[in-house]
Amino acid sequence: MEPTDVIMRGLAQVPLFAGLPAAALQDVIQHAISCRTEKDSFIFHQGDPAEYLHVLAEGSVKLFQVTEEGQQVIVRVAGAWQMFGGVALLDEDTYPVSAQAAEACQGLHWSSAVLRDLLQRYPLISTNAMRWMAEHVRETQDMFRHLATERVEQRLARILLRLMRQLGTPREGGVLIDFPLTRQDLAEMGGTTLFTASRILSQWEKNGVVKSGRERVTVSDPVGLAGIAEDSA
Amino acid sequence: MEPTDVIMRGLAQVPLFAGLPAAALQDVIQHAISCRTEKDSFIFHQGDPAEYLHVLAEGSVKLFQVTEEGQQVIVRVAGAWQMFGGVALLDEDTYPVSAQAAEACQGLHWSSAVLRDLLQRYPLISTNAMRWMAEHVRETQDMFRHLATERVEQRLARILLRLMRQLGTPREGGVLIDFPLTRQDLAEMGGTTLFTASRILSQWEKNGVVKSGRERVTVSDPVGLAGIAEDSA
DNA sequence: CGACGGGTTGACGGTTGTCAAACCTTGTGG
DNA sequence: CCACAAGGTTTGACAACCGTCAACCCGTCG
Repeated sequence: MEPTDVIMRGLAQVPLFAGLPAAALQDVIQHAISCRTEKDSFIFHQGDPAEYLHVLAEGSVKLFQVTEEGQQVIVRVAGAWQMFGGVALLDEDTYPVSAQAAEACQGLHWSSAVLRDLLQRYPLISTNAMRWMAEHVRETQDMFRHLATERVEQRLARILLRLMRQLGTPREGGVLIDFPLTRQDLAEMGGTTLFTASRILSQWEKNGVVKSGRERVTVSDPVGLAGIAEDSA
Repeated sequence: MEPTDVIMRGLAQVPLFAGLPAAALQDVIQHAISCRTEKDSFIFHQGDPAEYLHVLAEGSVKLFQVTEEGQQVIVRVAGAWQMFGGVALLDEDTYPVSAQAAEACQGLHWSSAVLRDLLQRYPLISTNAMRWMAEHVRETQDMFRHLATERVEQRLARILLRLMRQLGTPREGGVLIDFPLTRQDLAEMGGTTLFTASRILSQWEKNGVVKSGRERVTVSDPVGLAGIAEDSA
């Protein structure tokens, strides 16, 4: 299988390019820039002019904001064939978050200028972009609602369930979240602290809901975890 | 001044129609449906098929989600010449929030079908829509970050400052937030309870930062309030 | 008048943040 | 191959923030 073929299959899964005919996808690929990023280095910083839209072929990325006091808040995680930096579709805008490679990454990106051209030639991309952004608003609002109304344990349960769906790979005895996920990361996604996150994971481990080690979490009992997420008691 | 004239001036302020030539605006107005809504009645419900995009000419609207337990979370408030229900720009989607008139409203709306036609004829609208959605994502992420990292008092301060900018009208001795705003509403915007919100407003009133009565809040000392919002201590 | 809706205040306790200390794993360099 | 450093993790003690509930006040409206 040609590498271009792999890329085609991948890009076809990207919401922005969904439904494009093969010829158009070829065209899109022609204009892509390929790039590799080492673990822990930054792809872009919050506030930088939004020059490129990114799609990952391999690896994973953390998207976060930083508060005035330097505290991080992880807004999202992107894995293979997921898109980020969508603001680059607009002119003269800046990234609202920072993007840091959580693992070594291989990806594609397109410059703002190229995107403008693609948008003109394939109006479907424009529709797809709106749909993607709308979906994004919805997700962020849901996160806000959960943060506003639920307790830490429920929020962490939801986060693990989401990561499981997004980045999970089946293993004997559960689903591994294949992503370097520290307690600190979980805290920064859930609006809590390292210590509270650690305590909750310990308790879940006792109850057989998850198995967790250094930077890795395996969900042993997804149903049980869903129960915790919904628990109103 | 013709009423159409007022509407033109209003619509020109709506981000979705920004930059359109007068003729195009006329066209947009031609396709609008005018509508009046009584206080407290619903314009649409969360989960309804997104048929119409709305713009207010008068009045104000609360946009909120409801949790499984029936708790409300206010995501946004819209006033004159602000837009909501933007999901109607997409096909076959549903509203992610409910919209309820906080005051008697006069507004315009456009059906999904009409919008699709306008999008085709005026590509600028499509660009504007993306920009609007991107802005929306950014705001929601900021709200999330604040909720995740700040304490109730700071969050409420920020909310009042935002409402002040958005719906404030100068008065002797401060800026009145001209919107029926109960303590419960503030709680639902800030991810806290009626009681905590009430306590904090009482304290602020003692310190001369705000003046508040039944369903109304006046910010007497915006700088002081901004100080509270930023306060890291 | 009485009901109702919004607002205030107090008492209490639980969830969760803060900090200190120690443990364990991993990787590195002598 | 061992020693050490660095970073992730755990646990305990403690306190603060804030949610819960009850009681009451006040103004409005039918």
